[in-house]
Order: sequence, then C-alpha cells, then structure tokens
Amino acid sequence: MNIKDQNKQLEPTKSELEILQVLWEKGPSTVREVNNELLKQKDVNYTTTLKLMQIMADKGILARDESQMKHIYLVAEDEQKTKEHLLDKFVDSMYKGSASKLVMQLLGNKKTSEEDLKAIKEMLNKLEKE
Amino acid sequence: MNIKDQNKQLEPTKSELEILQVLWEKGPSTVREVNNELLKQKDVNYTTTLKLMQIMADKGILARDESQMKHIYLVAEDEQKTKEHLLDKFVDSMYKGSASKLVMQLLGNKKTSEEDLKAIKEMLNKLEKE
DNA sequence: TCAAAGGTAGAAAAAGTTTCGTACGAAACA
DNA sequence: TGTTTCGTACGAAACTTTTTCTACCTTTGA
Repeated sequence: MNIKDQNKQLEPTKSELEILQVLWEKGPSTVREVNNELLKQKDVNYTTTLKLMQIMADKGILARDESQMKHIYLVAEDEQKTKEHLLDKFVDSMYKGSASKLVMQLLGNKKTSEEDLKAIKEMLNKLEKE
Repeated sequence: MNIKDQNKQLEPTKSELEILQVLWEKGPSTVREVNNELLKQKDVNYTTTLKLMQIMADKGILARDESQMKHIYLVAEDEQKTKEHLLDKFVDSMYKGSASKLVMQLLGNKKTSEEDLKAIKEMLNKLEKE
C-alpha cells in the first residue's frame, strides 16, 4: 500500500461523507435507517445506499454486525480523528496551513453568528488559563 | 440552469482546486508555468494540465488571454469569494454550520501554533472594538 | 528553408464514483 | 403452504473526472 492509498482510506467521497454524517449523528444503523435519513435531503434509492455502505465497509470506513439479518453498520474510525484529518487537509490546501487565516475568513463572514463569536471567545479564554 | 448546476460552477473538483491554488499564488500564468508548479507536488503530464485548464476556462472558472501564442490563464472569480464559499460548505457539512465547533476542533489540534492562537486573539479583540 | 521545440485543440481512453436492475434468501403472516 | 414483504449481494450501466494520444500550428534558430 503506497502513501496515496493510505490517504484514500481517510478521504471519503462526497456521498460517503453524507453517510458518515448520518452515522455520526444517529450512531450504528441499518441501511434502511441511513437511507431514510438521506431521503430527507435528497432522492436516493435504497440499493444505492446499500451499495455505497457495502463499498465503505470493504474500504474499512465502516464496520458491520452481520449476526442478524438486518446488518448494522457502524463507523470504523473515530469521528473526531476523521474530522480532524479532513480539517487539516482543508486548512493546508486552502490556507496553506494557517489556522488563523481560516478563522479570519470565518469571522469576516456574515454567517458567523454572535453566539459563535461568543463561544469562540470563551474557548480562547479557557485555553489561556490552562 | 438549475440550482444544482449553479452550485457546480462554484465547486471546483480536486484537480481544479490544485490549479486554482497555483494561480492564486502565482497570479496569471501559462499552462507551462502552472504545470511546472504542479510537478513539484505530483507527476502530471503537460497535456493533462492543459486540458484541465481548458475545461476550467470553458466552465468560466478561468479566463484567458489568447492574444499571444502562449495563452495566459487567470482566475475569473474572486479568490476570497470562492474560498468563502468552500469554507461555508465545509462548515455546513462537517460541523452543521457551527463555526465555533470548527474553531474548537482547530484549537484542540496540535498543529495550531502559538502564533496562530495569538493572531486569532488579536483578531477577536479588534472585532470587539468595532 | 527546414528541422526542432514548444504551443493549442479535440477525441477518446481510463479511472473513479454513483446509481440501478435483478436475483435470491429469510421472515411474517393469511 | 403460499405469497407478500423486507433484506442482502452482485454486476452492469451511467455519469463524472482525469489522463493520454494524436494532429497540427507557430516560433526559433542553424
């Protein structure tokens, strides 16, 4: 396995990410459950979701419990770790690794709410004390 | 053109993003120049880069000056705007739109340097005064 | 002038991702 | 028991993205 392949394992595709998000939120689920969630956002066939989740299981992104007829899928990797990796990649590629640049953009963005600002300030204060 | 298509225009693919990054950094360039930069990161054929940039020009992501034999390509969209859009999308999909969650992850990350922390604090102070 | 080097363009192949059709097994139940 | 419902598996089709091949034009310089 070369470096590129290693990265690939850590880089879910767009559709895979949608499924991961459902599983992160709902916890271990059957294909049917995941598909029902996805249906709230978009039109998608049951077998499509099934196929995708099977592929993800093959890749090692998901694990599954096959002891029952309705297989239960769960995320194999740690959610925080995966997000951290994706965030890192994003910061690196978009802001040359500068976290402050990203935050600057975020704060300059109208969509950043007052609450968010407050939460960020509190976080920094807390960090400072440590 | 439907909404999905509009979004698509704003969403460069992975390879397209690599090219955008070069152009953001280096400014208007020829295909050869861009390709040389890309070669520092990965193996890529000249014609591949050419083709990609042609496609991007077709899509309107890039503009080009054809007055000379060596066409000069430049980014058509505003860099900040594009990054903002991509960041928004990222926050939405990964952190359900919560900027503070993203920052929290960023700060918890070992890769966030002291300088970054300092810069972020200053930024917040500045924002507070306004 | 002619060959070599370096450029663009377009078609098509290759690779990757997503979607769908179909087959078939297990459970539920009239 | 038979039929309906709900599940998985698998292959192929459809679509998107990336890469390559080839043709041909322009510039340069021996």
